[in-house]
Amino acid sequence: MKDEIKDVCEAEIVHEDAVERVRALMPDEDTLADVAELFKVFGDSTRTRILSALFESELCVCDIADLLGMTKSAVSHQLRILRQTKVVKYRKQGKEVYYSLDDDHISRIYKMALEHLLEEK
Amino acid sequence: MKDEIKDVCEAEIVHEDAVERVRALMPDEDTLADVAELFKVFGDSTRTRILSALFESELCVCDIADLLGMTKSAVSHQLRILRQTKVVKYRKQGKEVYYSLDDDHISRIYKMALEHLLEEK
DNA sequence: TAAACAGTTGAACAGATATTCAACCGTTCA
DNA sequence: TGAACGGTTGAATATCTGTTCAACTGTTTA
Repeated sequence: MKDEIKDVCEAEIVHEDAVERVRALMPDEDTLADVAELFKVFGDSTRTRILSALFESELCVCDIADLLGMTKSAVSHQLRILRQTKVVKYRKQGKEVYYSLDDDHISRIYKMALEHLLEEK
Repeated sequence: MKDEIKDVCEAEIVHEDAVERVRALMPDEDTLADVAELFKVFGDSTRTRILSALFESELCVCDIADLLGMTKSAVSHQLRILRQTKVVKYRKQGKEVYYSLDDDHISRIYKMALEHLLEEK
């Protein structure tokens, strides 16, 4: 209260040995930011619903909108995010655009989380 | 423009066969919401940094705050979220509270995402 | 007892984000 | 050609979320 001491703990207080050991083992800031960014893409129920649908079959935007009971616009906005993060790929055929899962790793991470949740009832 | 047609596609337009097949295969709404909720927890770089630290060692709040260069308050708020979602557990010892990873599945999902990112350089 | 410290908490603020709405582009088909 | 349709996009809005700040609890120790 009297001086400018920050609310983080100072060197003499923390368990310096443990902290330094962990600091050396942790992945760098950028990698962890990427991990967070990847998970953020899955961290929205609209997107997970889209992914769970594409997990089963290739679909056009109208199909997905119907399946989710949402507007094409809302779906398209989310598909843009999934496109940008290379989670889905697409092909155009006439007026329609067909979407499907891009990466196999992605499917595995998704399946793993699903199994984890189903396991704990 | 002239009548109240919603922006979702109607039955005759969509690929009804594919849509119905996928609808039957998709997990229910609640499960998918849980999946999204689980991923959302990892979808923040502060929380992934905390997890990557706890992945290596049990630590007290001060340790984590020092490691991340953040205030104890900010860290504590995030730890509350990780506690509520059963991602971390804690034990009290005197004035200090020691946190560690709760679930083994969680570690595996985290590791999997990390490997996925490191693989694609 | 009181001071010091580890940690938590609620309110407030700022930045991020999902959906809506309207306008738009490109393709098909009459 | 132009109407109809699938799909995209930008702006606006409402909601959510992370950090800060200040106040607080509980434990240790002098």
